[in-house]
Amino acid sequence: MDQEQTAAEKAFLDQYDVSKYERPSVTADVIIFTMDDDNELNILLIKRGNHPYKDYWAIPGGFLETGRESIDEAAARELYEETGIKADDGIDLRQLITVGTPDRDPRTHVVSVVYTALVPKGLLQPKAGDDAKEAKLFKIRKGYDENGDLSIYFVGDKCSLTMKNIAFDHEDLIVTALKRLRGRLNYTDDAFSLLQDKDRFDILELLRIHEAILFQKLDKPNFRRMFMRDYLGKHRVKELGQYAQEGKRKTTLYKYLPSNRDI
Amino acid sequence: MDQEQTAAEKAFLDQYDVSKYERPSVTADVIIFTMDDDNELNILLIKRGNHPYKDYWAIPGGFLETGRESIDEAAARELYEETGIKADDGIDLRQLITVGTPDRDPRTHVVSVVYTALVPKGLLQPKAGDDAKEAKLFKIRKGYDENGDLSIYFVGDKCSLTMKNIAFDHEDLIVTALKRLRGRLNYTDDAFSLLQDKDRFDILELLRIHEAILFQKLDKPNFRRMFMRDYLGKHRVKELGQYAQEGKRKTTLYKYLPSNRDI
DNA sequence: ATAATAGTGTCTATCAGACAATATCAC
DNA sequence: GTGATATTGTCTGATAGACACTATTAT
Repeated sequence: MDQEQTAAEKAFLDQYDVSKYERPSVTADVIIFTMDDDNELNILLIKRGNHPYKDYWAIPGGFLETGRESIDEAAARELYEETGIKADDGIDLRQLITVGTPDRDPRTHVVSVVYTALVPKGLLQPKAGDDAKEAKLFKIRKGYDENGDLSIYFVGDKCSLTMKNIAFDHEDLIVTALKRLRGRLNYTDDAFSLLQDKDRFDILELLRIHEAILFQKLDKPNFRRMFMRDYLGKHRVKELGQYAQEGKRKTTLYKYLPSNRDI
Repeated sequence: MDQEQTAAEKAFLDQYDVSKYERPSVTADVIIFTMDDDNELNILLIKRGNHPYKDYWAIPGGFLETGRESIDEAAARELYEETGIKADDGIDLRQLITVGTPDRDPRTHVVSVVYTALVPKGLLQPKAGDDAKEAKLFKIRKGYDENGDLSIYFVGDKCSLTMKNIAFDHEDLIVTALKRLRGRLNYTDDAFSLLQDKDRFDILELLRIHEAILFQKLDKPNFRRMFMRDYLGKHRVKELGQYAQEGKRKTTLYKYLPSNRDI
């Protein structure tokens, strides 16, 4: 793979004209999911202050700083700028899809690399009213559209959004992200990334996350057995012993053990 | 979402300076897999005629024609240019990953959107010696590197490649593609895309494809039962009756029924 | 006849889901 | 005690994998 630079190659590179091809703009966009106190799945959206799609809601995103950062770093920077959360310590930031039809942004040809971020419950306090833009958490709810087809909508503190309020093609991207999250649930550790504290949680909290992602109730005894078999039995989590959380009866708490399986 | 263009928005767009941000180059690269007559998994590689990485082998790829095509269309065009195969009729062309570290190409910052293409057995006749470049099919074999770790290598008609002969970061991309292919095997119809004729195949041919992807032998009776349960039982394939293929004893042939499940 | 391959049968261990029953603790 | 929640138990049908066995046909 590594190669020394020959004289011929050096000459070639020196005469190479980087402006030969017209280039598209490239952005990193981040779909940020988290859990709220009602144990519902939430998404962070930004109200656009400028055209195009002024006053529509969009997922956070920004242009790649060409030559200075990778596309993954751009996504991490975008997450940090919008939420103050550093993408290192255990935040799950993962590529979802790249979209690039010429007309998806009226300004110019924009190629967007879209990421999904799973932020632990309680960590996200979106700083509202950043002058030009407004960031807000919305509950994701399942519903039915005018055709009776399954769809989703967003419920915020004082307002409720339908897909008609969403900028660009971000509607499709969010739906894709939700499907992928649901599909990955059974063979990844995604759900753990949404726990308030990965080092101290009980089975019920993990079950609430699964329910929120699947939009359906699950059977507690069966979920417990799955947990024992797939996680405790395979040493993916460690038992911490029984503890009582304030106002609740005591429960067995667990600690998540990160593993370097690749999926 | 659609929106009518207001006067204010029009004014904004007119004064918008598209050259405000420096832009990276964007390429669509395609990892092309197919099956050969030995029922082994093959990959199409191109010998580079120019710097950088002159004389190294690479996956086919090319620059996005900004403003004129989507990134998916660029990938389809690239597949067509290298192989003469149109991406419509049943060729499985799917996004794998997008990479964009600033220094992965010495010329300039290149963001590559990488696709995986599954080409039916027998369709691929790479047109060798296109002056500047040479295209060739390589068998993908499993092996062990100098550290004893699991790795892969490529066996061509007259030459054999190790990962040391591969340009850019294409080594990692190919490994990622193989892992994904393996992971998807049980819950997608990927294997059908590699059949010589999706409308006329027997169970053994499908089994050979699974074996090639997994790099391991499978039990025929168990595979048959899986096929009956998961495909025939769920009407994903249709039974055509028993036929004898030349020199072989007669077998039940099946036809694949495309479905629009999304994964 | 023989060898190869198509196809059937069987056994076991595991697993998902439904649901009953018991245990523990806050109030 | 009462009610809510944690935990254990039981049953059924589906599933994966190992492997023995029979049926058919090219040679």
